[in-house]
Amino acid sequence: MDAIYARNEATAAQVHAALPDAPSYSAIRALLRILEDKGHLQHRCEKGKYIYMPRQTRTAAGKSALQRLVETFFDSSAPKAVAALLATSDAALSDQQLDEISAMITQARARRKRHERQ
Amino acid sequence: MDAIYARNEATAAQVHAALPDAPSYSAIRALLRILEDKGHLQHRCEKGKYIYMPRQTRTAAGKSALQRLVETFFDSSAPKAVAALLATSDAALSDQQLDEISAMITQARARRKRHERQ
DNA sequence: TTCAACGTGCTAAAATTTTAGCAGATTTAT
DNA sequence: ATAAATCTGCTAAAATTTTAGCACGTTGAA
Repeated sequence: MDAIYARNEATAAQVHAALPDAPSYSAIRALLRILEDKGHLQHRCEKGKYIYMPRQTRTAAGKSALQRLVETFFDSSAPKAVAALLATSDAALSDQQLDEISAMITQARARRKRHERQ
Repeated sequence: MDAIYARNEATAAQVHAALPDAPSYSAIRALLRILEDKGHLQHRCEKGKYIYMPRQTRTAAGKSALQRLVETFFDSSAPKAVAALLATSDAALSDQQLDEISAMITQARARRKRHERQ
Protein backbone atom coordinates (compact mmCIF):
# COMPACT_ATOMS: atom_id res chain seq x y z
CA MET A 1 0.00 0.00 0.00
CA ASP A 2 2.74 2.43 1.00
CA ALA A 3 4.54 1.86 -2.25
CA ILE A 4 1.37 2.73 -4.14
CA TYR A 5 0.52 5.73 -1.99
CA ALA A 6 4.02 7.06 -2.47
CA ARG A 7 3.52 6.93 -6.25
CA ASN A 8 -0.23 7.56 -6.31
CA GLU A 9 -0.46 4.60 -8.65
CA ALA A 10 1.75 1.74 -9.70
CA THR A 11 1.94 -1.54 -11.55
CA ALA A 12 2.75 -4.84 -9.94
CA ALA A 13 6.27 -4.59 -11.30
CA GLN A 14 6.79 -1.14 -9.77
CA VAL A 15 5.53 -2.26 -6.40
CA HIS A 16 7.78 -5.28 -6.58
CA ALA A 17 10.76 -3.13 -7.45
CA ALA A 18 9.98 -0.65 -4.71
CA LEU A 19 9.95 -3.16 -1.89
CA PRO A 20 13.44 -3.89 -0.61
CA ASP A 21 12.61 -7.22 1.00
CA ALA A 22 9.83 -8.12 -1.36
CA PRO A 23 8.52 -11.61 -1.96
CA SER A 24 8.18 -12.86 -5.52
CA TYR A 25 6.56 -11.01 -8.37
CA SER A 26 3.82 -13.64 -8.31
CA ALA A 27 3.11 -12.87 -4.69
CA ILE A 28 2.84 -9.17 -5.42
CA ARG A 29 0.38 -9.79 -8.22
CA ALA A 30 -1.68 -12.00 -5.96
CA LEU A 31 -1.49 -9.50 -3.14
CA LEU A 32 -2.68 -6.63 -5.31
CA ARG A 33 -5.65 -8.74 -6.38
CA ILE A 34 -6.41 -9.50 -2.76
CA LEU A 35 -6.14 -5.86 -1.74
CA GLU A 36 -8.49 -5.01 -4.56
CA ASP A 37 -10.95 -7.68 -3.37
CA LYS A 38 -10.82 -6.16 0.07
CA GLY A 39 -11.61 -2.77 -1.40
CA HIS A 40 -8.32 -1.06 -0.62
CA LEU A 41 -7.24 -0.75 -4.23
CA GLN A 42 -8.77 -0.34 -7.63
CA HIS A 43 -7.17 -0.63 -11.03
CA ARG A 44 -7.53 0.51 -14.58
CA CYS A 45 -6.09 -0.92 -17.76
CA GLU A 46 -3.69 1.08 -19.81
CA LYS A 47 -1.73 -0.28 -22.73
CA GLY A 48 -2.61 -3.74 -21.56
CA LYS A 49 -1.11 -3.13 -18.14
CA TYR A 50 -2.90 -2.99 -14.84
CA ILE A 51 -2.31 0.20 -12.98
CA TYR A 52 -3.36 0.05 -9.37
CA MET A 53 -4.36 3.01 -7.28
CA PRO A 54 -5.71 3.39 -3.76
CA ARG A 55 -9.43 3.70 -3.20
CA GLN A 56 -8.86 6.23 -0.43
CA THR A 57 -7.29 9.52 -1.42
CA ARG A 58 -3.69 9.94 -0.46
CA THR A 59 -4.60 12.94 1.70
CA ALA A 60 -7.21 11.05 3.68
CA ALA A 61 -4.97 8.03 4.12
CA GLY A 62 -2.06 10.23 5.19
CA LYS A 63 -4.21 12.03 7.68
CA SER A 64 -5.43 8.90 9.39
CA ALA A 65 -2.04 7.24 9.25
CA LEU A 66 -0.50 10.29 10.88
CA GLN A 67 -3.16 10.35 13.56
CA ARG A 68 -2.63 6.69 14.38
CA LEU A 69 1.12 7.17 14.45
CA VAL A 70 0.85 10.08 16.87
CA GLU A 71 -1.36 7.99 19.13
CA THR A 72 0.91 4.98 18.99
CA PHE A 73 4.30 6.58 19.41
CA PHE A 74 3.75 10.07 20.76
CA ASP A 75 1.04 9.66 23.38
CA SER A 76 -1.42 11.49 21.14
CA SER A 77 0.70 14.62 21.54
CA ALA A 78 1.16 16.61 18.36
CA PRO A 79 4.01 18.64 19.86
CA LYS A 80 5.94 15.49 20.65
CA ALA A 81 5.50 14.40 17.07
CA VAL A 82 6.66 17.75 15.76
CA ALA A 83 9.68 17.55 18.02
CA ALA A 84 10.61 14.20 16.52
CA LEU A 85 10.03 15.59 13.07
CA LEU A 86 12.31 18.55 13.68
CA ALA A 87 14.96 16.35 15.25
CA THR A 88 15.16 13.86 12.44
CA SER A 89 14.98 16.20 9.47
CA ASP A 90 16.98 18.82 11.31
CA ALA A 91 19.69 19.42 8.78
CA ALA A 92 17.30 19.02 5.88
CA LEU A 93 14.89 21.71 7.00
CA SER A 94 15.50 25.01 5.29
CA ASP A 95 14.77 28.41 6.78
CA GLN A 96 11.92 28.66 4.37
CA GLN A 97 10.42 25.44 5.61
CA LEU A 98 10.72 26.59 9.19
CA ASP A 99 8.98 29.81 8.16
CA GLU A 100 6.16 27.82 6.61
CA ILE A 101 5.67 25.92 9.81
CA SER A 102 5.77 29.10 11.88
CA ALA A 103 3.14 30.62 9.69
CA MET A 104 0.91 27.62 10.16
CA ILE A 105 1.27 27.89 13.91
CA THR A 106 0.25 31.52 13.77
CA GLN A 107 -2.75 30.65 11.69
CA ALA A 108 -3.75 27.85 14.01
CA ARG A 109 -3.50 30.23 16.95
CA ALA A 110 -5.68 32.78 15.20
CA ARG A 111 -8.21 30.11 14.34
CA ARG A 112 -8.22 29.03 17.97
CA LYS A 113 -8.81 32.56 19.22
CA ARG A 114 -11.71 32.97 16.85
CA HIS A 115 -13.27 29.82 18.10
CA GLU A 116 -12.90 30.46 21.77
CA ARG A 117 -14.38 33.90 21.46
CA GLN A 118 -17.71 32.34 20.63
CA MET B 1 3.37 -4.19 16.99
CA ASP B 2 1.50 -0.90 17.25
CA ALA B 3 -0.59 -2.22 20.08
CA ILE B 4 2.57 -3.13 21.96
CA TYR B 5 4.37 0.11 21.17
CA ALA B 6 1.36 2.05 22.37
CA ARG B 7 1.57 0.26 25.74
CA ASN B 8 5.34 -0.28 25.80
CA GLU B 9 4.58 -3.88 26.71
CA ALA B 10 1.60 -6.17 26.65
CA THR B 11 0.39 -9.72 27.03
CA ALA B 12 -1.23 -11.71 24.26
CA ALA B 13 -4.61 -11.05 25.81
CA GLN B 14 -4.03 -7.29 25.85
CA VAL B 15 -2.95 -7.23 22.25
CA HIS B 16 -5.96 -9.28 21.33
CA ALA B 17 -8.27 -6.94 23.20
CA ALA B 18 -6.66 -3.88 21.67
CA LEU B 19 -7.16 -4.90 18.05
CA PRO B 20 -10.62 -4.03 16.82
CA ASP B 21 -10.65 -6.50 13.94
CA ALA B 22 -8.40 -9.03 15.57
CA PRO B 23 -8.19 -12.67 14.62
CA SER B 24 -8.44 -15.32 17.30
CA TYR B 25 -6.52 -15.33 20.53
CA SER B 26 -4.64 -18.36 19.24
CA ALA B 27 -3.53 -16.42 16.20
CA ILE B 28 -2.27 -13.59 18.37
CA ARG B 29 -0.27 -15.96 20.51
CA ALA B 30 1.22 -17.53 17.41
CA LEU B 31 1.91 -14.15 15.87
CA LEU B 32 3.72 -12.90 18.95
CA ARG B 33 5.91 -15.99 18.86
CA ILE B 34 6.64 -15.39 15.21
CA LEU B 35 7.48 -11.73 15.78
CA GLU B 36 9.79 -12.81 18.54
CA ASP B 37 11.45 -15.34 16.22
CA LYS B 38 11.98 -12.58 13.71
CA GLY B 39 13.60 -10.45 16.37
CA HIS B 40 10.99 -7.74 16.58
CA LEU B 41 9.82 -8.63 20.07
CA GLN B 42 11.20 -10.11 23.23
CA HIS B 43 9.38 -11.31 26.32
CA ARG B 44 9.84 -11.87 29.97
CA CYS B 45 7.86 -14.00 32.38
CA GLU B 46 6.03 -12.45 35.25
CA LYS B 47 3.63 -14.31 37.47
CA GLY B 48 3.57 -17.06 34.91
CA LYS B 49 2.47 -14.70 32.17
CA TYR B 50 4.38 -13.71 29.08
CA ILE B 51 4.84 -10.00 28.74
CA TYR B 52 6.03 -8.95 25.32
CA MET B 53 7.93 -5.81 24.56
CA PRO B 54 9.57 -4.43 21.43
CA ARG B 55 13.24 -4.95 20.79
CA GLN B 56 13.58 -1.46 19.35
CA THR B 57 12.94 1.43 21.69
CA ARG B 58 9.65 3.21 21.22
CA THR B 59 11.51 6.42 20.41
CA ALA B 60 13.59 4.87 17.67
CA ALA B 61 10.63 3.05 16.16
CA GLY B 62 8.52 6.21 16.27
CA LYS B 63 11.25 8.18 14.61
CA SER B 64 11.65 5.82 11.69
CA ALA B 65 7.92 5.27 11.37
CA LEU B 66 7.41 9.02 11.21
CA GLN B 67 10.12 9.40 8.63
CA ARG B 68 8.64 6.72 6.42
CA LEU B 69 5.20 8.21 6.78
CA VAL B 70 6.42 11.65 5.75
CA GLU B 71 8.08 10.13 2.71
CA THR B 72 5.04 8.10 1.75
CA PHE B 73 2.29 10.62 2.24
CA PHE B 74 3.88 14.03 2.37
CA ASP B 75 6.51 13.99 -0.37
CA SER B 76 9.24 13.99 2.27
CA SER B 77 8.13 17.46 3.31
CA ALA B 78 8.06 18.04 7.04
CA PRO B 79 6.00 21.22 6.68
CA LYS B 80 3.30 19.32 4.78
CA ALA B 81 3.20 16.80 7.58
CA VAL B 82 2.95 19.52 10.20
CA ALA B 83 0.14 21.10 8.23
CA ALA B 84 -1.79 17.86 8.31
CA LEU B 85 -1.04 17.50 11.99
CA LEU B 86 -2.36 20.96 12.78
CA ALA B 87 -5.41 20.44 10.61
CA THR B 88 -6.46 17.18 12.20
CA SER B 89 -5.80 17.95 15.82
CA ASP B 90 -6.86 21.56 15.34
CA ALA B 91 -9.46 21.76 18.05
CA ALA B 92 -7.45 19.59 20.38
CA LEU B 93 -4.33 21.73 20.28
CA SER B 94 -4.10 24.09 23.19
CA ASP B 95 -2.36 27.45 23.16
CA GLN B 96 0.28 25.90 25.30
CA GLN B 97 0.90 23.16 22.78
CA LEU B 98 1.16 25.71 20.00
CA ASP B 99 3.66 27.59 22.12
CA GLU B 100 5.71 24.45 22.58
CA ILE B 101 5.84 23.94 18.85
CA SER B 102 6.77 27.56 18.24
CA ALA B 103 9.59 27.27 20.71
CA MET B 104 10.90 24.23 18.92
CA ILE B 105 10.86 26.07 15.63
CA THR B 106 12.83 28.89 17.15
CA GLN B 107 15.36 26.45 18.51
CA ALA B 108 15.66 24.68 15.20
CA ARG B 109 16.26 28.00 13.50
CA ALA B 110 18.94 28.91 15.99
CA ARG B 111 20.58 25.55 15.55
CA ARG B 112 20.51 26.08 11.79
CA LYS B 113 22.14 29.47 12.06
CA ARG B 114 24.90 28.07 14.21
CA HIS B 115 25.59 25.40 11.67
CA GLU B 116 25.61 27.55 8.59
CA ARG B 117 27.95 30.01 10.20
CA GLN B 118 30.67 27.36 10.11
C1' DT C 1 -5.06 -27.36 51.14
C1' DT C 2 -8.21 -27.39 47.50
C1' DC C 3 -10.31 -25.54 43.68
C1' DA C 4 -11.30 -22.64 39.89
C1' DA C 5 -9.35 -19.56 36.64
C1' DC C 6 -6.03 -18.57 33.56
C1' DG C 7 -1.82 -18.89 30.54
C1' DT C 8 1.48 -21.76 28.29
C1' DG C 9 3.27 -25.58 25.19
C1' DC C 10 1.81 -28.47 21.98
C1' DT C 11 -0.58 -30.59 18.08
C1' DA C 12 -3.08 -31.04 13.92
C1' DA C 13 -6.39 -29.37 10.74
C1' DA C 14 -8.21 -25.42 8.09
C1' DA C 15 -7.49 -21.29 5.71
C1' DT C 16 -4.73 -18.19 3.44
C1' DT C 17 -0.72 -16.56 1.17
C1' DT C 18 3.26 -17.36 -1.68
C1' DT C 19 5.42 -19.58 -5.41
C1' DA C 20 6.33 -21.14 -10.16
C1' DG C 21 5.08 -21.60 -14.66
C1' DC C 22 2.29 -21.81 -18.91
C1' DA C 23 -1.09 -20.18 -22.57
C1' DG C 24 -2.92 -16.33 -24.70
C1' DA C 25 -3.34 -11.27 -25.54
C1' DT C 26 -1.18 -6.80 -26.28
C1' DT C 27 2.48 -3.72 -27.16
C1' DT C 28 6.89 -2.31 -29.40
C1' DA C 29 10.45 -2.45 -32.43
C1' DT C 30 12.21 -4.39 -36.61
C1' DA D 1 3.86 -8.22 -40.98
C1' DT D 2 6.79 -10.49 -37.83
C1' DA D 3 9.11 -11.32 -33.79
C1' DA D 4 10.39 -10.34 -29.14
C1' DA D 5 9.09 -8.74 -24.88
C1' DT D 6 5.56 -8.08 -21.49
C1' DC D 7 1.68 -8.66 -18.85
C1' DT D 8 -2.55 -11.04 -17.60
C1' DG D 9 -5.41 -15.13 -16.30
C1' DC D 10 -5.06 -19.37 -14.64
C1' DT D 11 -3.67 -23.47 -12.07
C1' DA D 12 -1.75 -26.25 -8.59
C1' DA D 13 1.68 -27.09 -5.26
C1' DA D 14 4.39 -25.30 -1.35
C1' DA D 15 4.75 -22.52 2.57
C1' DT D 16 2.84 -19.96 6.09
C1' DT D 17 -0.65 -18.33 9.13
C1' DT D 18 -4.86 -19.05 11.65
C1' DT D 19 -7.77 -21.88 14.27
C1' DA D 20 -9.33 -24.94 17.99
C1' DG D 21 -8.53 -27.58 21.77
C1' DC D 22 -6.17 -30.41 25.31
C1' DA D 23 -2.76 -31.42 29.09
C1' DC D 24 -0.09 -29.28 32.38
C1' DG D 25 1.66 -25.73 35.53
C1' DT D 26 0.90 -21.47 38.14
C1' DT D 27 -1.80 -18.07 40.63
C1' DG D 28 -5.12 -16.46 43.87
C1' DA D 29 -9.17 -17.11 46.64
C1' DA D 30 -11.97 -19.87 49.70
